[in-house]
Amino acid sequence: MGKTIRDVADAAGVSTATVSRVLAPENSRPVAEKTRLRVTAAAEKLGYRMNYAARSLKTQSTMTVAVVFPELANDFFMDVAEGIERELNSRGYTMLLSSSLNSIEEEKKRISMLSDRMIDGMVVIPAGSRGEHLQSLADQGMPMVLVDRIVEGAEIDAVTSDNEGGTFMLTRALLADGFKRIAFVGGEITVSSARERLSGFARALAEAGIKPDPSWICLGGMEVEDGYKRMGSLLKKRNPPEAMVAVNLLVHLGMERRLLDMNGSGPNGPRPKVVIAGFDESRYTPFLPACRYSASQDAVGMGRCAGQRIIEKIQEKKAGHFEGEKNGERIIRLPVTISRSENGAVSKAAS
Amino acid sequence: MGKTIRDVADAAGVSTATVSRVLAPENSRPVAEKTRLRVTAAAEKLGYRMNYAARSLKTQSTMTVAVVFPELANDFFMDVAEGIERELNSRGYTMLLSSSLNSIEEEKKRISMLSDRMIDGMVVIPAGSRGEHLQSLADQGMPMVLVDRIVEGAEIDAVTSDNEGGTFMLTRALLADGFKRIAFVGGEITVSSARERLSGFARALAEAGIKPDPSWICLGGMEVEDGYKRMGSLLKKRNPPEAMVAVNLLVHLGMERRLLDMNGSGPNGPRPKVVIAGFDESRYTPFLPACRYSASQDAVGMGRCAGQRIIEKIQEKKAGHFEGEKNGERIIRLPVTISRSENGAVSKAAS
DNA sequence: CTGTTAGCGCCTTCAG
DNA sequence: CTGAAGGCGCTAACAG
Repeated sequence: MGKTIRDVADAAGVSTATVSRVLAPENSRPVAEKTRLRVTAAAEKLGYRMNYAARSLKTQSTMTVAVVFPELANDFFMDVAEGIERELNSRGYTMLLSSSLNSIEEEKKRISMLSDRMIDGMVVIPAGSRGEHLQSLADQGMPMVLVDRIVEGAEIDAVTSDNEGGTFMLTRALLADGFKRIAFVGGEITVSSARERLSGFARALAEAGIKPDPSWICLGGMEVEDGYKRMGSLLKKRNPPEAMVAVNLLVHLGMERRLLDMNGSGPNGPRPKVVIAGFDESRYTPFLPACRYSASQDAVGMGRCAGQRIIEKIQEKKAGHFEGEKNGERIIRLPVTISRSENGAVSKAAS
Repeated sequence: MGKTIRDVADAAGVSTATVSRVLAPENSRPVAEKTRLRVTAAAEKLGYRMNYAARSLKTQSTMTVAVVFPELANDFFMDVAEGIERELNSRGYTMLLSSSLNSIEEEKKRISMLSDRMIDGMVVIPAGSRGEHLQSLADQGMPMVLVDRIVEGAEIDAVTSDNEGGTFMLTRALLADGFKRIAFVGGEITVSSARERLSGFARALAEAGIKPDPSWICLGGMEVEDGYKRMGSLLKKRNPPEAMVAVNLLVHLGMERRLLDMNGSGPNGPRPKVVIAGFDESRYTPFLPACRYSASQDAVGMGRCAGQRIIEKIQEKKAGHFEGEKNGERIIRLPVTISRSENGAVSKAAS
């Protein structure tokens, strides 16, 4: 097996307590400089590596934060993960990443598995719209931060985007371009971000004195195929909309694919004249032919922010500030950037 | 603090050893059915949760596998991660995911941090082309599997794709379409996958009796901007190529963007007539106007495969099969699928 | 089949 | 400033 603190102690001619004190400067008494040097030298020479399992057993802390996302293969989530990881890493924490497979049942399982692993805290993008299971964990003292989606049945700090404002601006941009017949191709009304986006859309129309045709507000799934279907039925209508707001990138993508398929001439050919303003963007946005505006979230920033918050909470907990205060959850909303997408996107504005 | 095995033992009127035996059926002696029931009932009633740090300290195993990728926000990598996670999870393992930020220095740091965490094994997509640091960890007995890229200076099992064959087919498809003037917009020659792809390209040309113009083989960076630049200079040549093979999706994307920018008319306008065959694909591939063929890797499959391999190795190690055998690394290559991308991709063929 | 016992490697009072 | 000693929660011999 590997070297232990005992070996280092012997090699340095000191006690294990002293070694521990130089290796874990956190809550330890001072050590004489020359002793410290002897110890570090001995550790170096022996190639000593700390056994974190043992330390964790003693300190009840693992310096590990679990992250649970609905899926991994998703640009937005991964940018968030990247932000979290960077933040955690810079503070000596490690990230445990797990997918809930878009299932709330699976989310429960993963969360309980992970909390047994003695993680110090948890960051989750909820798979569903309810969060009693999250709340109960938080009540037991698990530091927790939500990202992107806010759930019912839980009062937990969260960091998300200005979904309402972003969609408002998106819609207003279409209105400013003269479009009046605008549809909303939207998501699950149970998902907070989708709900907020719908509400931004409605506010912009209201402000312009337009009452939306109810059949143009298409709620439901938020995957590629949902956008695909919706685009089909919208365009089949007697008097179809001339512009549409897409609730997210997947739906947007599905809509564009439908347009592609509506005439057999491939990405270069002509197609129905519809303009789309979509929430979220990616490197591929400039290639989406119908896309006129897009709203981009600062996903990495959200991740960093969530990383900071979770570390703060972990440290508050260690410091003994019991977190039962419950003065309501604190929701941080990051601004969203709108850009006009005409051959590579230039003009921008923040929400 | 939480309940311990001791509490359960007392509540059930048995010893801690018995409790341990019902909770860790792995290497344990049998327990009478009614005793087992008493124990599980007591554990249930007390809300007992196992302390894994303690178990790990004892068993020297954490049921955790670390995964180190060059970056997280990358479709291909995340599909691989998804595959790994599924496989690990189904066997009771947990995944620790970390990014090396595309830096070999950072990779070294992360790897040594992680190996201190008493992980049972490690899956890595190397950031660089050399793997001495990986080899030395493997030599110390760390089960390890590489994915996607094979490195110099290490003999470690790996799972990757048929890069050579895929690019061969891609190029041959262009040739079959009558193109003769074909360029290769390629990657770092130090990265094994890029090298293999170049070699598949060369073989296809050779087979057709065409000797490639050396100035049409553009090596170097593998990011979006690299493709962008290369497309520019290729088209500026006196007698430019009429078709190109892109080494990966990022380069491909950059090439397409350059085409987009070469005429101010946006994604709908006309553009130079060049056809691209690109390695890798994504949901966005159908929107790339110049894309004629794409090769898709089974990323999730690669992940699953790597997950299986690492678990096997972990178990071999536990079973005492010391892994110094060194009968050369075993490289598993998954086939690649070529598809013709004309308005949504249909025809396919496996390598 | 079950209980007793001795640590796994580290941290942390309590003495010195 | 440093050493000795106990124990975190669990498992794995070894007895019974």
